[in-house]
Amino acid sequence: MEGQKTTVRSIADLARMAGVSVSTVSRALTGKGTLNQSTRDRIRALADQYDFKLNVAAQNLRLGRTGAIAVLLPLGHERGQHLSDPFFSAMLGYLADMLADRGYDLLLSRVLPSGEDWLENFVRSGRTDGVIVIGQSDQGAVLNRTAAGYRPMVVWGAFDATNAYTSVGTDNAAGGVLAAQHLLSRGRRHLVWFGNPEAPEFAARQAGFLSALPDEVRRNTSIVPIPLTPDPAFEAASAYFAAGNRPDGAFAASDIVAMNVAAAAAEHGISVPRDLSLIGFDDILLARIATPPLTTVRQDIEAGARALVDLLMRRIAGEETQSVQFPPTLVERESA
Amino acid sequence: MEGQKTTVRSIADLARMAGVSVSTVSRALTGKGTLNQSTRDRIRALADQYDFKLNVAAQNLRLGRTGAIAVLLPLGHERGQHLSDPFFSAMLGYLADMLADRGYDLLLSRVLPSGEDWLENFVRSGRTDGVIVIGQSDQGAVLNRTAAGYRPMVVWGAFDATNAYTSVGTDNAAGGVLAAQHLLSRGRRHLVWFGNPEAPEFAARQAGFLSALPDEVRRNTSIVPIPLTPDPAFEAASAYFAAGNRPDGAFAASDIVAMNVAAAAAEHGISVPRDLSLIGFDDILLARIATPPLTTVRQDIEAGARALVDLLMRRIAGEETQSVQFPPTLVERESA
DNA sequence: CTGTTAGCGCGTTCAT
DNA sequence: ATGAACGCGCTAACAG
Repeated sequence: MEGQKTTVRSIADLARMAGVSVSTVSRALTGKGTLNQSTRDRIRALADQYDFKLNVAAQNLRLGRTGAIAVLLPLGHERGQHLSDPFFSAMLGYLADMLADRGYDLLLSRVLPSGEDWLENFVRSGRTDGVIVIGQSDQGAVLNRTAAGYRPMVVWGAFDATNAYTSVGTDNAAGGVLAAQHLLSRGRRHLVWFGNPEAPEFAARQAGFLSALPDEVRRNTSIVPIPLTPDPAFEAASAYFAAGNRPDGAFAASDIVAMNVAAAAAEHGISVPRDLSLIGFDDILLARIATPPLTTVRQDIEAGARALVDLLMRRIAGEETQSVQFPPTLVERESA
Repeated sequence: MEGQKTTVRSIADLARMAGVSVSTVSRALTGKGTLNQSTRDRIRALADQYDFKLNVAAQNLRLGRTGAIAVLLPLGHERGQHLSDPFFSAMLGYLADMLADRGYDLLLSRVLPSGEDWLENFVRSGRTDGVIVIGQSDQGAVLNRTAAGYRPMVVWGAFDATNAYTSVGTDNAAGGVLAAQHLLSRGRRHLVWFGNPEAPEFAARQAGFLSALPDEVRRNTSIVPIPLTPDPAFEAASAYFAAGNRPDGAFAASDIVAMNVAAAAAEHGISVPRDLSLIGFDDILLARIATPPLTTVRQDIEAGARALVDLLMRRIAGEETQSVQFPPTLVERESA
């Protein structure tokens, strides 16, 4: 029967019990400074025995940091939008793990960009030691302005040499080229691009796609705007087919857009891939179990997350950093 | 030209500039205590002008709280497992919003349950003011033990009167009954249940399903274990059909499982819903754009998230709370 | 209505 | 190798 009536609330308690000073306990538990090995062991054993953990809030206050990294999801308009895309949740999962490995908490914040300085307000509030912004949305100007005065920030999104901030992302244009080449190699000539070109990532995918098309094909290629929100997305795709359009090849801005297109096509008796070759973008987990399994341009989410965290840590440490871009790959399944 | 050379770092700075004491500034900014209205306005204006925000870490240290709520996702085995299910990301999105509304940060933590006291260790570390556990997984015993000594905890999962903790969840058994009735009404008699019965939520769905079947049908109903991880899930479903099994009605433990089943069926030339009526569970956003659109048992995720947060707040305030259970509804689409 | 003061729990000089 | 003392930024008595 271990008598554990005493509850240890602070290093002062522990110091009293161990018959040493608070600073000795601090040194023992943090591992900093020099200390007699046996003293250190003894104090650590005592801490274990009483299940004592250093108070992170006090530690952070003293060290002038917060111990947290914010992951910001700027939502164009509607709530739930981004997180509803499996791509973002996968990214979030990796970030959570990798930040935890570095000893940081992940603060999840979904922000409705309001006005021009929501980001500046956030970073100035000092609630976190750094910020990872997922997706530029239509907030390029805001990001550039904030980056001018705030170092510990990295952004997931399209590369642009003129950006003032460090970004990590897939070479979206190259992905568009892959999609175009594949559709052409399948003999498709009457093409269509589905997506929302207002997001820079999507715009680059579209530009790459168009650039790889022969002139006569490109002239015949239509651009169909698809909103990012679930219901309107399906309706937009459906309306396109309802209007009698019958392309034979389609490139969608994301796998989710592609699945909306596939569902709308099925509704109009159009068979994928027989009547319509369909290519997505992302290679989310679901792409493989979609019906039919989706041919798609793959982004390496894990590598992206790792780069985001690495670069952020280096910026926090005061280093300069370069934006990086990963090459996408084509994953051939059955939809195209 | 506003000269904003001065940078305000603490209420002491602001107090000096305003010619008042720190406590007056504190009262002005927190809104607590009594204060002359004009003094309050003047200080607030000054704070705005210099973009000053109270230091949350210091505030929390002083108040003996952390200002954060942890959302824990116990992962059976594999990393990425839970977050890969859109059901969980939807839940997470709602929780993030609702906790933010209450002034709490959301600390995301994916934990690999190790040993028997990972939860106790976490709550004792004092890193958060409360814990929301998403899914009981196989950790019922751990939850019960922790609940005995830790109040601010709520759990998303199956209701069980013998649990020591407060849970919020869907009436899974009732959902199973809905699925059974629908399959029977479609004239299906050769049934199968797909899922992982080790999770209590899934077990309840299965039990409800079986309970609503006439004896002669139930005798013919098989249970096919489907792992929670993506690739093995598809392989398990595929192996089932490869073995020559040809049921005419199926109830899947979740929409994601259902989509795996649909993909595996398609691979074996089985048409949904012609040859096989398929019902899922959850009604994730993707259910509507699956091919064919998924008939499914709907859980109200938003209501669930709201209840989790409400109950947690009340437990933090010291109130006693009752577990709640939401009735599911059947959403009829095309797969069954 | 406002100011003074004493900590919240910790890390870190500066002594010894 | 260890201890004493100070302060990170804030809130809450307690005075006045």
